[in-house]
Amino acid sequence: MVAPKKPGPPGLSGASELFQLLRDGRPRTRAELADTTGLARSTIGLRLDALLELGLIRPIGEGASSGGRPPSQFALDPAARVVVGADLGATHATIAVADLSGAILLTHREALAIADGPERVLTWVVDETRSLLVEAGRSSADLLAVGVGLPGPVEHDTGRPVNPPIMPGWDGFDVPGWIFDALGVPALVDNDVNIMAIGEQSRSFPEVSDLLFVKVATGIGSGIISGGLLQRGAQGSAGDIGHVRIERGKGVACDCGNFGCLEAMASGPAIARQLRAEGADVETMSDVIELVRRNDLRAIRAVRQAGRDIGEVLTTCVSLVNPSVIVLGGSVTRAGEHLLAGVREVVYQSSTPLATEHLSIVQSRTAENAAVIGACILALQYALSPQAIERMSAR
Amino acid sequence: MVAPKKPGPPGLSGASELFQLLRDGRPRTRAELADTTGLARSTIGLRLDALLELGLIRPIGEGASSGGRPPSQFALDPAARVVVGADLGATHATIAVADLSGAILLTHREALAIADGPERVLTWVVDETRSLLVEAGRSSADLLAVGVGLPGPVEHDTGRPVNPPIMPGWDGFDVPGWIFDALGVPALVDNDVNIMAIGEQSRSFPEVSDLLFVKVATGIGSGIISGGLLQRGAQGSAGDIGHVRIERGKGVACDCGNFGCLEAMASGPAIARQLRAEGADVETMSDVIELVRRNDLRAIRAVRQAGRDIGEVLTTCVSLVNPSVIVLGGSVTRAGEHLLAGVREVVYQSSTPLATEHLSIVQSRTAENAAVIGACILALQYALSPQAIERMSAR
DNA sequence: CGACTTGTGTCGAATATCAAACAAAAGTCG
DNA sequence: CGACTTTTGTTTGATATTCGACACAAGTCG
Repeated sequence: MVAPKKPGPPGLSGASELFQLLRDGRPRTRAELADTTGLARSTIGLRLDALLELGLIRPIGEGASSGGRPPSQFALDPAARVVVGADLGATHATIAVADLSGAILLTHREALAIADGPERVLTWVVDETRSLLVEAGRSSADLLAVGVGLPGPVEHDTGRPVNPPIMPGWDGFDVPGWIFDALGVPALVDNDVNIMAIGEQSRSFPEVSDLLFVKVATGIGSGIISGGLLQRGAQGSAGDIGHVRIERGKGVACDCGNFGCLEAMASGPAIARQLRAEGADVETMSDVIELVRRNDLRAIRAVRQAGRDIGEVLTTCVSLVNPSVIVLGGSVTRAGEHLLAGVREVVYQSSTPLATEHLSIVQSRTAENAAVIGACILALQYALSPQAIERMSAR
Repeated sequence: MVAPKKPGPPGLSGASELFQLLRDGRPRTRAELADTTGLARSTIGLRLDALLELGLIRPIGEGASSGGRPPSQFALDPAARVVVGADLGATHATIAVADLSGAILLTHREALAIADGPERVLTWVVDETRSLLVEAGRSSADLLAVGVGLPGPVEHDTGRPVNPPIMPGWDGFDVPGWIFDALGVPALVDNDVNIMAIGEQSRSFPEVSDLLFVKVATGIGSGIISGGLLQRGAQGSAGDIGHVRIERGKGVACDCGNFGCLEAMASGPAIARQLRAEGADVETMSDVIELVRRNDLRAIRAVRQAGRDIGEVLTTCVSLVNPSVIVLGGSVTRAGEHLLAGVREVVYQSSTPLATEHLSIVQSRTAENAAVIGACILALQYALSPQAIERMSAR
């Protein structure tokens, strides 16, 4: 069906719908836009004027002529506004300014303990936001929204942490409210693994709509993107695979109070502990990675076994959510391909052919940046939504 | 925010948006509708006229007067049109006519082998549809859409089965195309477990947006509703938990060619097989259920163990999708509470507190009807979608 | 029983979109 | 080098839709 002559209904609210088409940054001519939207060329002209007025789009030279007058093209102006994304980890925090295309303009990373409590940590976020904006030569009026990733469960709708184990003082804290009071822009808050999933998907797999991101670091968690949407679950704790029991874990105690959790066997600290028990001189995961780099067989074996353990859980995940890509990220993945090899070994062997036929399991390509990128994308998703654009143009 | 004076943008295309509000069947007054949509009362009047014209809604007496003229109320007219839902199992088929509220008007169940191939089975569907319509006193013009559930993986977007193991001749068959040619209405096709999940959610848990439906019968599968949406995954095989390995299954061969699958240990045939091996005189799952009803300890123990096995897998599922309800259905659940008890035992013990705090695990209340109901709901979801209403009113 | 309150239908005004006509730009061809 | 072609960009009147206000209807309350 090519639009059956669209008779009666006038059309859509404002310029927001047109803008959604241009969000991808690809330049388009007016004719193209009229064609895809079904609107009259004249209407397109008016809408484009409104968007140009707002500064959200800009003319991009001319297109190729096909025998007549060459068309002028328009595209999202990435530099029109900015968003800020903050990844607040247990001991370190990263903050970044991104343009409307999601490209990171500036980053800043610093030691900062989440346990210092929301006021101090968020004050740092606000201060850094202000100074990054100055550094980027932007006024605070250019800031559209802030995305925040926290190392614990978050109720995304309200932006409040829910019983976070390692974030004393944060339980139920109104993060968006606090940030709005300080910066005057909305804040979107989510679990750190979820924003990494968003970051990885937007940066490395924009065409993939079913992706599972697994973070293996001090803890183990995952973010699920299914049908193009991040899945959060009833309490926002979807993807929490760290405390699933695995076979090999029998009898091993986990910090959570249970026994045999994946996290107690395959997380960074767990791998280090196991190697220590075997007599290796390792303190942290960094030491383990160092050993692996030096081709220490014992360390390689331990990492690979951790991969198998994770694979055991991922096998069920693959059957359940049927993703087309699994991305492994987190500090432990810096130990080279060994973790990945362990995961693949188990997943490809155990899962059903239908689910694994088109499944690829890869290492995170964005590495440490996945989280901040995801935080920025989260902010952008909100700030460039039809409703938000509508509000901007209604002003 | 209570709608900040909606200044410029005119509004929406047609009456379809108003209709979405009325889909729930609750009667509403014009004032209520104007209030929730933000449209002018006069506009509401016009829209209602259009919907009344189409026959989709009807006036429902008067509301309570609050001191002045009593308002007239309008609600969805469930009897305006009908949909048909068909649940095609391995050996039996059920078909039903439902009104727009999703209430089943007529049902018909018959022995029918899916292995007879698509032409014969779908011919039966079409013939039964026609005769049920006659029996219900409806013309075929009243039929809006058909929903179909099939016992195997289906690519929902195209309605074609994908490598179904027990459906010879169906691979890649264009089910919606065939039905459209015969009946002139669109058909929506999905996996049987998925439609059971939809049916259960719509009938028993309309307020729950994160629900996991687990069918335990000849096979074991699940349907995931997350964020109110059915999750289908990259290839449409999401929820396929039958071939996840469980601990107890070590060494037990499964039909799928692998070892230790959940289905090989906890499905109906598997339970019967295990009891036979212990010397019990059981042939089918029905025999097992009979034994359980007579309080045979061995049978009860077997069923409960199956519950534990399923629970082992569901523990991971709970961590992954964080549902607020798990519903158990399928023939094996007719063995009373024992299966449920086994599932609960394991899930509540192993999962993280955050995920289980608000989790209830219950037995299917719609029993055998979940599937046909789901098929009807699937058809309704399509037939009452804004686009479909738009098309109806554009005619 | 009358004043008041609340809901319903109609009408003109404002707005927005459409379609088509019109003007402009740039390349092609003789 | 100029006329033609092709496509783009803009303007204009027609159409449709929504809004707000007003008049009327149908109850309640004193």
